[in-house]
Amino acid sequence: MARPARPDLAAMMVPLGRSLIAAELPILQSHDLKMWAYIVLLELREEPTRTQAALAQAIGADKTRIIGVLDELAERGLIRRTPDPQDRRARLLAITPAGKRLRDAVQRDIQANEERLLARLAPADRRGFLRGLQFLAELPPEEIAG
Amino acid sequence: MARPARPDLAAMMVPLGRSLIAAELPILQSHDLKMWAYIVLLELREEPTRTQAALAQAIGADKTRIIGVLDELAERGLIRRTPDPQDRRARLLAITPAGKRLRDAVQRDIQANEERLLARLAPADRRGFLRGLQFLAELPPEEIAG
DNA sequence: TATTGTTATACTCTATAACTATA
DNA sequence: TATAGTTATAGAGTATAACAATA
Repeated sequence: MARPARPDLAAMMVPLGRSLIAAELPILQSHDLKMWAYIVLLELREEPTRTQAALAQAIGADKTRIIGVLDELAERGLIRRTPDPQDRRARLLAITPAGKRLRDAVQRDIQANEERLLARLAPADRRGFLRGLQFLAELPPEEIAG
Repeated sequence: MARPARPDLAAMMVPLGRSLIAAELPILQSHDLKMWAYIVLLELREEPTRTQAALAQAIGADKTRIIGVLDELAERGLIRRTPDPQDRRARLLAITPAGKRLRDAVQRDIQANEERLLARLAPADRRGFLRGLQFLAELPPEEIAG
């Protein structure tokens, strides 16, 4: 068989993803935020989440893994975690104004660095890259497995 | 701050990469190949590698991590691992014809599934996506960190 | 009895340190 | 003494199992 026209997608995507994470870490650190904490703040963007288990599932984490993260975020006043009066087993999770400000500041820095990279692509490639990536990233995993 | 126009690149790339790996696993399994073994076979595509440490570095692994992988590949006759006559501390690594056949068969299956996904993109997006991804994946990590 | 959140435990992956053999 | 490879050990991250509170 001749050499394939391109490497496997995962072979390109995984190391690149790792490098992008490495680029995020110093930014997160400068805001004293762990990666999982940032992911939680992003997920709480839209509306309050009803249970911790739902939040964990939404971000692809185990429910036991985010407990410490939520502890620290709540302690710093970046989220509110209140028992649901309707069902006092559950905790209502919501981001606070301070949490929003921090989240947005971090994301601005992260995307500023990413824009620096994307600027090196030809405009048509940049557009296609982002459109393709967004489309594929929104596919459910089982559709990717085939 | 308004909602950003797009998610962070890593936030799209990392889960997508995970899904793509999940899609590879059953294919690898059907050929009785571990992920690291496949990565090694891919890296030995071009020319023999002079040392195990160099191979490990090339694929982003620790040198202690690939020893068992090389053991099994050699035992199955998919690679040759011979002491360098010039420096008998080092091991010359090369893929065998059987290794090439297996590697190519696996890659065919993997890329066939990927083509199924890429086919869902508009032609211009598909082209831009692949060109952008290939360009960014070839950047050295320190250039991505900025 | 079932579910939410929590704590305690075990497992997997990976890196670090110590060892053998060659140089 | 320095290096390639190997083996043994330790660490980080993650998942599994058991538990307390509430329904």
